[in-house]
Amino acid sequence: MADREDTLLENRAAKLERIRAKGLDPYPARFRRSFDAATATSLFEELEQNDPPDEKLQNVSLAGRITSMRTMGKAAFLDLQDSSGVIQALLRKNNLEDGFDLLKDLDIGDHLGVRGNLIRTRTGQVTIEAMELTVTAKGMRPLPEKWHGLKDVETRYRQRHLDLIANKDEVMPVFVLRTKVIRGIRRFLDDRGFLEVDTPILVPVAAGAHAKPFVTHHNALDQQLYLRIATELYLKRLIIGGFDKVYEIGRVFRNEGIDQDHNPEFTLLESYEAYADYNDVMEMVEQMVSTVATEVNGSTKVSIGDNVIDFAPPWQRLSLREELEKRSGVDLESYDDKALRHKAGELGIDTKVLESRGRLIDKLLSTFVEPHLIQPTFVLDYPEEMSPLAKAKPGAPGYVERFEAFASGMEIANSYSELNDPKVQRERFEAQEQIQRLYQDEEVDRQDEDFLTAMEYGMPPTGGLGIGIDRLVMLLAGQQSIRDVLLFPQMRTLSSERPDTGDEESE
RNA sequence: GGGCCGUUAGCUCAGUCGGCAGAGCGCCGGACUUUUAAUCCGGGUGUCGCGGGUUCGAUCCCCGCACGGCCCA
Repeated sequence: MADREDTLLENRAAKLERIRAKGLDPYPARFRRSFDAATATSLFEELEQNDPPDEKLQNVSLAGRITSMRTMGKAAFLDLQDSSGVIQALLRKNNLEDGFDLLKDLDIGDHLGVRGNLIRTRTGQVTIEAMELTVTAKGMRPLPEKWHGLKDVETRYRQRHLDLIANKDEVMPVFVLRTKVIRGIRRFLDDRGFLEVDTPILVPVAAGAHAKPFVTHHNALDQQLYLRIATELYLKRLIIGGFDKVYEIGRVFRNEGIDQDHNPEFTLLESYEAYADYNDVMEMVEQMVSTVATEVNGSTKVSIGDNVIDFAPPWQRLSLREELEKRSGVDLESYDDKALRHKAGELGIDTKVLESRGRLIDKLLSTFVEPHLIQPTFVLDYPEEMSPLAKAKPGAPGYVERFEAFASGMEIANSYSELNDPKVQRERFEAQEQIQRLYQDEEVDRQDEDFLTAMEYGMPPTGGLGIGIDRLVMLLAGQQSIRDVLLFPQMRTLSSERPDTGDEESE
């Protein structure tokens, strides 16, 4: 069946056939470039004064995607784009003779190779004057319009290649920055003597965080497996095994909703350092984030929304209990579980679903405290029931040595002095299972017997850390949605594309 | 899960208080040998997201659904 879009595709198909009819290969295996667009321009500017003309500027080959065509009869200007930038090509019938006819079969979006001489045009633009054209790949679909770009966010996320082409100047730098952030974190940790490791993604027990896992199945083992929700317990086993400083930057998977700062798979940094505690980790986080911010942005300051956030250390340190009381009027010590639920309800928290004390405190925190934490802030010392893997804080019964870091009203890091008493660890896991039974909460931490056994061999005092890389990149890139720092954010598959439905009209 | 908003040409968007569907860019044809969103002349290319309903008549009104966005939980 023919819809109107086919007219555009048919035009392109006809051009493709005409190219073939000329004896040209529209998809050649290779094309040797002398240099990329940016190098060509800078080299020309460096050598153009030479007399006689420098031979480095003569008979060069450049290539790129055609992003604009300005034709005027027996001459034409094309813009060729590559990842370095754009270079203009001048096509003149005098120079190309019969080859000039190829112009009729070129479209915006095609990849074109040009051999010729670098010149400066009458209006001063560095340009390659073409002596020979080579189609390097014919495009069969029209590109989004150049002036307004591609705005439809759904198309931008579903067809990121179009977003990158049409909105190159806005989109590419974000992903370049993302890579630089990760590279910077690696360098920072490597320089401090950390060892980067890889631990399993397919795991028999999804433990180490409060989250629902994705379930999968291994056929040969005939065993249910989960996609990891954290790397914590494996990394601690490496600490037990004698590596003193380890980290992993990897994807974790949490089976939960999608919104501006949640994607079901995301990149998590976790690090563990023997003989460190959460105070040491706090200093490391300040150093790491401010160092990386300076590397990628040239400054510890970044604008996001209406705020300017400054990652320069030291960051503010607040007690969770004091800050919660200040912002919501709730002093945790004055409320038992039942009273706390009642109080939370009064404060407008939805308590219809029966929630554990830990989750109630979490909700109070995210409602009353988090939104105020615009500048980088550490919130210290969490209630034990929210933190089954953290070590008790001496002199503060019921509290553990844990911090979370916030910036721009969003959690970016989580850290503890790691619990290393195997008996206490087992009790904490059992308390979590109790919570699960009582509240049918699928997002509690799970007991990992192998991990408990490992801890019984002795784990040194350890400071652990988790940082959501995507969120950190959001902050450093000034982006307000996690989808804008993920190349391919999770989207619902369109029904016409689902393999199990088919779009035949038969029933 | 709830509420609100969006879905119209390849892209960006108007529009019809229910009566043959519009613009710019792109595209097609023509002119043009240094352009810069080139310019000039001619051409509108469409299942108005999908399925029902109301109506003489629905892109518009009503109901449902899909996808997306924002807000809330």
